[in-house]
Amino acid sequence: MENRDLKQEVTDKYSLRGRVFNRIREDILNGKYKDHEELKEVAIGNELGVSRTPVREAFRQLELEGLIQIIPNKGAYVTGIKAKDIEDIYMIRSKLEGLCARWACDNITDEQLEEMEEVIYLAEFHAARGHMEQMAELDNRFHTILYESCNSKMLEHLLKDYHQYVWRVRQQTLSSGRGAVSNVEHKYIMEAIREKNPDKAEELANQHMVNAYENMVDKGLLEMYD
Amino acid sequence: MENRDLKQEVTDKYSLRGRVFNRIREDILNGKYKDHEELKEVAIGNELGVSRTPVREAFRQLELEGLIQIIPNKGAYVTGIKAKDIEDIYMIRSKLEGLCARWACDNITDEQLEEMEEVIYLAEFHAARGHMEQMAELDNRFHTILYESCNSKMLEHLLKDYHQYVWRVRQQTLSSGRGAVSNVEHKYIMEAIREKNPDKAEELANQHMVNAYENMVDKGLLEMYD
DNA sequence: TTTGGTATAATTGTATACAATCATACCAAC
DNA sequence: GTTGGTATGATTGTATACAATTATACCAAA
Repeated sequence: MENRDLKQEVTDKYSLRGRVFNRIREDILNGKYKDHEELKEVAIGNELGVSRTPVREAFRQLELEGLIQIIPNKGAYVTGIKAKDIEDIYMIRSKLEGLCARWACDNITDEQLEEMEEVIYLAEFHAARGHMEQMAELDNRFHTILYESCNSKMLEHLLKDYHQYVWRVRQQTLSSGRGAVSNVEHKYIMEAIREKNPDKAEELANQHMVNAYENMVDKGLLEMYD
Repeated sequence: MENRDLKQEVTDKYSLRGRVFNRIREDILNGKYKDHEELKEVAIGNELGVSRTPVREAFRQLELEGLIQIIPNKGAYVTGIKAKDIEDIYMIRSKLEGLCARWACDNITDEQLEEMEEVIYLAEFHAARGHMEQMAELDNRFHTILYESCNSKMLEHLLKDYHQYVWRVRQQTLSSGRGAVSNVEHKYIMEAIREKNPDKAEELANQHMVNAYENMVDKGLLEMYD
C-alpha cells in the first residue's frame, strides 16, 4: 500500500505525535540519548513544546520499534544500538534481501528495472566524483526499488525498517570508500533479476550484505557502538 | 464505571492499554473485526470499559504491527491478514528460523537443550493421544526456546512477533494432523543443534517452515483468508 | 435534479486534571 | 550503624475537557 506510507508521512509531518516520534528516534539513532538513559514524558514534552499525550503515544511506538524499553509505572529507557545488533541485522538482512531479490525476478516491472538502471548509472557518475551525499541517496533509492519490486508488503515493510535502523552506520560505510564497489554489486544484482535468475539474484544480494558488513568491521566502524 | 469488577480483575495482569491492545489484536486475528472495518475510539473504549486514552495508545501500536491503518483525523481501519501475507510470513520465517537454528548451534545452553528434549518428549505423548491444546502449547515452547537460544535479541524479537502473528492458522494446522510430524521435525532440528551442525540445523529448520506452509495449502486452510 | 454551501454532528488530536504507583528521605527502634 | 517504616515528592496510568478536523444533512440557487 504505497498509500499507507504516504499517509504515514503526512502524519509525521502534521501531527505532534509524529514529530515527537521522529525526533526521539533520530536522537536515539544519532546518539544524543545514550544507552539506558531514562526518557521522562514531561521533560520531552517541554523540550518539544507539547503535552504528555503525544509523547506517550510516541513512546509506545518507539517501544515496539525496540528503541526504548518501557517498564510499567517506572519509566522509559533507551535501548541503544549495539555492535552486536548491527551484526545481527546485517545477517538477517542478508537472508531477507536475498529472498527479496529472488521474488523480484518474478514480480519486478519494466519501469522498476529501468529506474534501477538509471540509479546505478547515476551512482557511477557520483562515485567517480566522490559525491557522498548523492551516493547515500542513490543507495536508498536502489534498495527501496528492490523492496517494492518483490510484491510482498510484509517483506517490503520489514526491510525498509531495517534499512532505516542502520542508517547512521550505512552513511559511514559509504563514505569510507565502499560506494563504488557497492554500486557494482547493485549492478550485478539488477542484471540477475533482469535475466530472471532467482538463484543468482538471491546469492548476489546475500553476499552484498555480507560484504557491506565485513567492510564495516574491517574499517573499524563498529567500535564506537560498544 | 459500571463494570468495575471486570476492570479490577484484569488490572492485576495487564495495564488497560495492554489489555486493549491484546484484545483488539485477538479480535482482528480471529476475524471478529473484518478487513477495512473502522475502529472508533469511544466505541472500543465503551466496550472494554475504559476511556479513549489507553485505546489510542493501543491503536498506535497496532498500526506499527501493521494490523490497522490510521488515517490522520479520520479513523483507524483494520488491515486484515491475507493468504498472501501468511505465505510471505512462512517464507520469511523459513529463512529466519534457519538462521536461528544455525546460531543456536553456537549459543544454546545445556539447560535449553534439556528443556527442548523434554518438550519434544511430552509432545510425543500428547500427539499420540490427540491432545491438541497441549500440542499447541508445546509447539509454542519449542519455538520459544529455539528463539531464545540463538543469542540474538533482534532475531528473537522478530521471530516471536511472526510466531504470534500466525497463531490462529497455526492452531488449525496442528489440529489437522500435522502435530506428530511437526514434532518429529522438531526432534531432528534439536539433534542437529546438539551435534553442533549448523548447516544441517539451518536446512532442517528451513524445511520445517516450508513443510508447515505446504501442509496448510494442501489442507485448504488458507482459503478462508481471501 | 443537480450543485454548492453552510450549519451541525461525529470523530480524532491535544491538553490537562486526577489517581495509582514508585522513589527518596528521614526518623525511630534496635 | 543498621533496619524498617512512613511521609513526601516525582512519575506514570487513566479519565476527561477542549480544540481541530472531517462527515453529514439540509436548503437554496441554477
